[in-house]
Amino acid sequence: MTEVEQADRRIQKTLSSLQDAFFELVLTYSYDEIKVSDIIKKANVGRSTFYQHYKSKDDILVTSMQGLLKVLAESIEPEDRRDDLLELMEHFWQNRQFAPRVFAGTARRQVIMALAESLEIRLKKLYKSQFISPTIPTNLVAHQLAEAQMVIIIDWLLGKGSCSAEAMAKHIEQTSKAMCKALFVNKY
Amino acid sequence: MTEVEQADRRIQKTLSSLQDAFFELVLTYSYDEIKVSDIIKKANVGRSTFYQHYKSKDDILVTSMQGLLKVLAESIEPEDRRDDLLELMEHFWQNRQFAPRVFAGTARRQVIMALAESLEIRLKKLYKSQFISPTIPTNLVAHQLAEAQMVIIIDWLLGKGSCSAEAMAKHIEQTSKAMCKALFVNKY
DNA sequence: CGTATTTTGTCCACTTATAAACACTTTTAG
DNA sequence: CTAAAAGTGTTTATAAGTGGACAAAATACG
Repeated sequence: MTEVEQADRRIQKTLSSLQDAFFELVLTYSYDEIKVSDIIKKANVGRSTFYQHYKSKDDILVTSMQGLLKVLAESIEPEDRRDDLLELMEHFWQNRQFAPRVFAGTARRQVIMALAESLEIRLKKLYKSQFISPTIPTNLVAHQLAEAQMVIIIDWLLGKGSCSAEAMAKHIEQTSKAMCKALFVNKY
Repeated sequence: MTEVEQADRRIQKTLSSLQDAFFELVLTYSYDEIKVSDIIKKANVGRSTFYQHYKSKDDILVTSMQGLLKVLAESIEPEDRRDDLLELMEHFWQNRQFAPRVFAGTARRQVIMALAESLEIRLKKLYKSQFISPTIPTNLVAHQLAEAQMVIIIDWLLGKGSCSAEAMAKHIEQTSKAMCKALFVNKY
């Protein structure tokens, strides 16, 4: 019930300018060859304005994917997330044109690390709620999960093996939850 | 050769937002029913921002037409302006859809007064260059000229009589210069 | 290899845009 | 006719965007 703080109109404009510019650039150039200078030039904002909102080029990438990664991270929780996952997979599939440019170079690692971070938070919550202390460090497990989730999605998007978005959603739901349950096997 | 002062990037964005919003509104609504509030809402800028750039709704109208009116005002000068006038008439004709909404209500008067003001400046220069002092007050003559120029253009745009843009350009060139020469008839 | 060039990230003083509050006028409706 | 609503235009303190300068890091290249 927290009052949602409306961002200043200028911030909204600046952020959408930057996001739009970034997406447009990714349509044409690979992530690695895009410079911050290109983004601010296309967005028509000052350099200092960019750094007021993002730490780096990686940051704008990760930030713009955070909504998507959240869905993946939540899939380890006991609740049913099939609908969200299906929607996500369909979105990925529709925008698979981006995949070669986004998941080729350094961006791949950035995205996975961001996902791992998001997963780690949720893992810790799960441990807490189950009154269990982890035997393997949580950050390692989070990274493992993140790689497992992303690698198959990336392979799928790059056309290394074809199946439906439904199948992918179901597979990720099942494997994620299974891996996670295994962590708490002692509990039972 | 004066260094052209580049406006701040924010000003450019704000002005084009406001101009764009204004034009879009004129496409749908008549000038008189458009509120300042509508313009700033569509442009997505704050109220105080609007008034930082324009005195009123009339001001944004007149400002956005000033480039066009300049061509008309200059047509009283001895120099050949046929090309500029032709271009202007073709522009008017292409955008004649605006005419009923722009030249119907109070806007008509605003535009004519702005044109008169522009004409008055040029008239005074002409008097000065000819070493003649006006017998009829310059503002009256300017208003007369403005009405003469605009009324035929408006009638034309509203479809009250049809002819080519070329014919209109030629007619305005001739009549404007003729009226103006008549002011200096004693000189010869 | 090293040096030249590009790009990054940070800083600053300054300008602009902002929301909110306000008195005022015009329009709308009851 | 008159109360309410909508719109205008101004004023404030504050937050955001600006360019320019800069050192440091990354990259290109001879």
